[in-house]
Amino acid sequence: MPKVAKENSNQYAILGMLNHEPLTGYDLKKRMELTIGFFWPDLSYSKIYPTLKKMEKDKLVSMKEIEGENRPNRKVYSITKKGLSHLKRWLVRPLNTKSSNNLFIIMQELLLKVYLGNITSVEVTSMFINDSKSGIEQGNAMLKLFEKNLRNHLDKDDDHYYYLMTVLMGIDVTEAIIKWTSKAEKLLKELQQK
Amino acid sequence: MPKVAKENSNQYAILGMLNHEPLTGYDLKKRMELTIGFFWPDLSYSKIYPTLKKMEKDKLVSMKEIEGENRPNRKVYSITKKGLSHLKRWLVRPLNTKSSNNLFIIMQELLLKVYLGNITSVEVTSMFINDSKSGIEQGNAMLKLFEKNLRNHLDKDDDHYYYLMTVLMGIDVTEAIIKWTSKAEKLLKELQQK
DNA sequence: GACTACATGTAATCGGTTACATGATTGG
DNA sequence: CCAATCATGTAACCGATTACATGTAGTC
Repeated sequence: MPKVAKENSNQYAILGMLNHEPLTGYDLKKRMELTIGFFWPDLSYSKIYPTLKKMEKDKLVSMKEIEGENRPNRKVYSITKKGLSHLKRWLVRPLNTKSSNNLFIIMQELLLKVYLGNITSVEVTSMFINDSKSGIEQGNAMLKLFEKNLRNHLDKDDDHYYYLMTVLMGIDVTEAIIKWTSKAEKLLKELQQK
Repeated sequence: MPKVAKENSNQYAILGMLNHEPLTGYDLKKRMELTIGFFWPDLSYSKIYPTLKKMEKDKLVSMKEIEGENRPNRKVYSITKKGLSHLKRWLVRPLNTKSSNNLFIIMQELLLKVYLGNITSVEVTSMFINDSKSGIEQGNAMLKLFEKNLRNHLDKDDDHYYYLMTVLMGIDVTEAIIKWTSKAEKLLKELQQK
């Protein structure tokens, strides 16, 4: 299946990581798995190395080679000014929410933008969280309609038991996300008053 | 980004839909969006039509053409015996959980297998739910460790506020899923006693 | 008159996986 | 001694998007 809210979004994830600190392709992968791996799909080495090369060509990152004895040279990548402004432009762009109502894909993009929120501002992050909240609330309402219909026809077809299970998961997850938005808002206010 | 628990999983989603009723490519897309679209990424027409053609060549589906006046013929696809056994083999295969600890990708595959659970059995579905539950519980425990660490260092770096927000989302969502597993188990028991 | 829904598809391109290739160091 | 970790990469292939192509029927 399609994995991620497409369009080079992995490049933005990479730029976000490099904005925190310069890394080799190898370390980049490990770092991404550890920090955003629970919501962002892993990149393979065979994707990461060519991508970094391409990004270097596009001047989004710069590379410094460190000699290694008896092992391949470590190639340490840093974000460039151009790379940072490229990243910032993406970070403030509205979520790609109209193209699909897929919960998980929307969450992936939202969470990456939240993760990198300090690059933009409290205001921008807050706006994203609120926008997503209303989208998620709409999804929740629709799922509850499905639930009602399915419960009214449980006896007619065993399939409906299984459909209902997936719908219940959707309802529970959307409600968890709606509750989370309040927590996130609270943290943002705390940060603002620091 | 990568979207789905790969390896032709869209073929299984298609077979699952066609097992319920024969459909044209056009209707298949609509149906998938409506029923599994909230967790399963949408397929484009430019992917669906060639895929159906390939699946027909592989004898997983069969096609019947219905004449249309003043518009393209409707090509109605049905699942074949071979297609059904192909689907069943996949449905009982363990979740691809070791390759990554990505919450959303694991959920996609689990939900599709639950959605199509009536094709296998209550027992198989119950097993999948339980397996995922323990995986999700482990993820939840790890995220709680992250939370603790981040809260201890909130003052040191504003980034940590943003990281914490994503971790809190992970905790809330995993807990919602864990609670859901009990509801799902209850529904499965209800179905078993019918 | 403009837009949406119906209904099919192809070509070029981009995104991502799998398998392959190499070889040293560290920990059990 | 074996496995895992460090560290880079390429080639072939499969999966998916974007843009293009065509045309009718119904609704606002």
